[in-house]
Amino acid sequence: MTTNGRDPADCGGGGDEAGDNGAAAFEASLVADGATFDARDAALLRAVAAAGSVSGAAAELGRSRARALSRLETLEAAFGDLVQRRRGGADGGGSRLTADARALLARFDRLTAALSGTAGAAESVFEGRVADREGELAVVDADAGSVRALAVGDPEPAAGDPVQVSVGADAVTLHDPAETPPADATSARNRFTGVATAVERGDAVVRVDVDVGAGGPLRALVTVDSADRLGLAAGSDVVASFKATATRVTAVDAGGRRE
Amino acid sequence: MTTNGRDPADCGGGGDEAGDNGAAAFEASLVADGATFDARDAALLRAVAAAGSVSGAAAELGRSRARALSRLETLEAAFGDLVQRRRGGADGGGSRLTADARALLARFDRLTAALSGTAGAAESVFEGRVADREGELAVVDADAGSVRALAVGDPEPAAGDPVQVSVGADAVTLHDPAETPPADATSARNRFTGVATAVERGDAVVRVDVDVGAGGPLRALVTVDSADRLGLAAGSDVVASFKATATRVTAVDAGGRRE
DNA sequence: GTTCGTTGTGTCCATGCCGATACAACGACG
DNA sequence: CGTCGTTGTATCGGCATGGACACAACGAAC
Repeated sequence: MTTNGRDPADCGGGGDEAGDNGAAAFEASLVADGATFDARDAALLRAVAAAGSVSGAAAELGRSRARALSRLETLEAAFGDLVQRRRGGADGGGSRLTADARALLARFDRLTAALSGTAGAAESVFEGRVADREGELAVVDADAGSVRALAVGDPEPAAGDPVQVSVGADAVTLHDPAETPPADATSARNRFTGVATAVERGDAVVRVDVDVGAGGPLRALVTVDSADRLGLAAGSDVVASFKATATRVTAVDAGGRRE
Repeated sequence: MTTNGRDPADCGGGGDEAGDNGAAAFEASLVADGATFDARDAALLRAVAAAGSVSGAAAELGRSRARALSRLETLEAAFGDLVQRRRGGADGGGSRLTADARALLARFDRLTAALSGTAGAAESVFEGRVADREGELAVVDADAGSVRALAVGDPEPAAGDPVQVSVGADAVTLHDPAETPPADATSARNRFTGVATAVERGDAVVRVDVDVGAGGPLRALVTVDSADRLGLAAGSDVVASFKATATRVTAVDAGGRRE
């Protein structure tokens, strides 16, 4: 699935870098026992459900019935029975989805929706160096201050390494500065005081850029209702917070070997 | 990239449904002008940076040098100059990455890390019906109460439709019940009072299941530090919250046509 | 028993992608 | 000028994937 860097509910554009380096996209899949269930398979299952037969589904999709049946067999070897098939014509034959198939489709839809949200979310990028490592957690010294972030994956940055910390706008929570809870009372450990510089209202969501003293703005996505309750406008003082678990650290050394 | 439903920093397993329906996976890519930059392209650029030449990079990767050069030309037509090449041998020839290439790689790495986090995060699924729509926002009546969630994508559920609301554990914030901020003071609008039923400590993160009165637990991922500050243990009363913008709504009618 | 339209199985063919190979040109170095 | 190892360009062959087609078997409905 391709997004244009703009989830319908999100603000424009992917990365922060100068120049146009394309829209974020992904292909979602579920993998089991060497078989990969992808969007094409999901379309086949949906068509089977709608048409009531593999034959009708293949025709609807412009696909080979023989290949469709073969593909179903491969998927069923890995994921269990997906399509209950009965031979016979007129009203005697046909196919219907099993409960497992519906569950698989629902899970695939949720995965796709979640990945679409992630790919389409405006990201904020903190650049800095790793000051400390605690297991998967890294403390990164950035221009805006210290950022606690998850450093998982390969290669794992070590202390001193230059890194980028990325957080999606949908993971950033905004607070009224006068009523921000004490640090002990919540698990959202990264918090920055700043000024809202851009407040862009959509149908149901508001895109906010918060100047937190770093090179680029920290971007947040909040509902219209939340923005109203916070009295958000350009120039408003706000406190922006996000959980360390909602961030990701990546090394910036392009030459590093990734296996 | 395939995950086993278990981000190194996250708790076990993907969906909530019974039965094993595989690990969430994805292929990340960046798309511009009809060209798609994917993991294989990223590997090529990294190898070029490491080897200092397209020739050496192709050999290192077991790939055709002719194809590699052709692929670079295709990518450069869409993304701009990526590799500065100079003919000549011994010390006269070779290739190096441009600044645009490094920026592209960094963005691809952040996208991959973010998608990996999403794919690997333990999800909580609320099942219910759409009570109200406000643009991209849906209010869903679920067992645990009313949930405000983003309903983007196709098809968009309408009022009355049965849906699932999915939220990743990395987006769920836990609060001390005694010090939870008033609803007006924060943009995290979904909040549920519950009891921590499972607290599983990892190196740097803690996986918490919170019983909020729905069928399944609401899962949260917090840092060890945050868990300590909250005094988290099985049996603790907590307040769990997440932003509407961090959720996604999907229709559950498997037969629905998706175009 | 016949009809209808399905499933099940097997085979053939086309297409796209990628690795391999070859030749020419280049340019720093000795 | 020769060497070395790179880039640039062109072509060939193999492999995997997927559509097409054919035939047999099936089973509800009439």
